[in-house]
Amino acid sequence: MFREGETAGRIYQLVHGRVMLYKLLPDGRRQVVEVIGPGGVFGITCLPIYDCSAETLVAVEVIAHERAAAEQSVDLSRELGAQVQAQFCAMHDHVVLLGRKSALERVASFVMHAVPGRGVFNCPGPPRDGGDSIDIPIGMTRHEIADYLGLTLETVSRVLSEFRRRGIVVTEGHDHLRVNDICQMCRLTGAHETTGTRSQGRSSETCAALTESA
Amino acid sequence: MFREGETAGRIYQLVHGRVMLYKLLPDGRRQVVEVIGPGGVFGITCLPIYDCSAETLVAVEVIAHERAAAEQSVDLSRELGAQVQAQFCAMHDHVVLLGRKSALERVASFVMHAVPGRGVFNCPGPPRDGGDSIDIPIGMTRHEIADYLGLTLETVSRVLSEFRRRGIVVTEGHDHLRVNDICQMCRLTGAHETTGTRSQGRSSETCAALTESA
DNA sequence: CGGGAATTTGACAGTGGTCAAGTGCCGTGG
DNA sequence: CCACGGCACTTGACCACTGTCAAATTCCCG
Repeated sequence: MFREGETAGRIYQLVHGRVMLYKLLPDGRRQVVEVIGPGGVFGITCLPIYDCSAETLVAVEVIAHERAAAEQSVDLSRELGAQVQAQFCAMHDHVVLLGRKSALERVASFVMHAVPGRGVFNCPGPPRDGGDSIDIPIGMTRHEIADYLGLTLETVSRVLSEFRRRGIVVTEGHDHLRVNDICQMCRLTGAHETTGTRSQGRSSETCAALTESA
Repeated sequence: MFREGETAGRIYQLVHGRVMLYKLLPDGRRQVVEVIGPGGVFGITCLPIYDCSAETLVAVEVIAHERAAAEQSVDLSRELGAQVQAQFCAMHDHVVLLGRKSALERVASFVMHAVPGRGVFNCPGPPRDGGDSIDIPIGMTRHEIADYLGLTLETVSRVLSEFRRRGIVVTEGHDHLRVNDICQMCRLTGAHETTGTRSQGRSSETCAALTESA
């Protein structure tokens, strides 16, 4: 949709679909800095140029606001502001993932975030009534996932295979997962106590819950 | 100043000093998600509770805004909004650092960001007139730096020793660095072409320049 | 001039990256 | 409807970088 360095004329708000924001290092290394879902805002920058590139992951519907207008309108800036707060928190979580989590924890976190009624990390108890498995359309290639999680595509593939081996997930084609044991997956994210103490309560991955629900 | 999980009643704006925002995983791993300088805003969250803890690095002076008030006032939300944009970009840069840079590049980036007239990564030519060395007060322990850069304190220490060995920096006590070859340091950040092609121009670490200057 | 904490340094191990084959999925064309 | 080709993915072997654990050493402060 736009590239890092282009004149930043517009701010976009996503209605449908998913968009990925990424930055490149001069030697070609790529880091996906955000994956935007419905409601999300992108094109935000403090300079006259975009600080990262935006690419669609699927067909999308967006609302484009002229940057100047967005900063004028009170209503608009209020709405965008609320959204930005959510993304701010989501990014904090992602920084923790990149800085401190193992490959296994990163992929587990990624899968948990893709769960439809997802992100609500104060685990709403055991799975949802019964042990239903949950179907997840991934919608990103291994390469994109790797660049999002700060890994290589080989490592992502290996971890998914490990989940498969443990019976936590089942693959259905390359971009569909079926999660059999959501609780186990949740535990592997590293974001929750696994030791005896029960109902400890507070989760650090707080805001993720609101990122796409707003 | 406040802890992750506490009721988020206020938004703070820093006047003097430096504040560090961090999150903890249940097993004790810590990740510093932002280091806020003068002008910076913190306490932003999309939930009724803070999503991370805030701790001062030095004595600070802050302006505290009631959260409700900040969202009402047009002027205030406009000012904070501008600041948030800058921090948004800075965080994008930091995500790239955490996801894709080597230990050496991370520490080099950290040092460059600490340079007074810093962050301006479109290298304003060679050093500043002559080869003056630049003095940098670090103001963080190795442990804090490590938790910011997603490394261990030993690795940070080793990299700084390596810089010393190469003659790029000189240590003056534990929290003062003298950078002799700022250009070399800049090159080691990984954010710039090192191959022949001259004045390529565009840097990806764009917004860092404005983070603290605003 | 001590005492304790922060830092440095060393030895070693493990996670994840790199390189190189395989294998499977899917769309195209026969 | 089936064969083919290409790309995405998986798997394996190996290795480098960074983490871990354990001393030394330095610095800072009383």
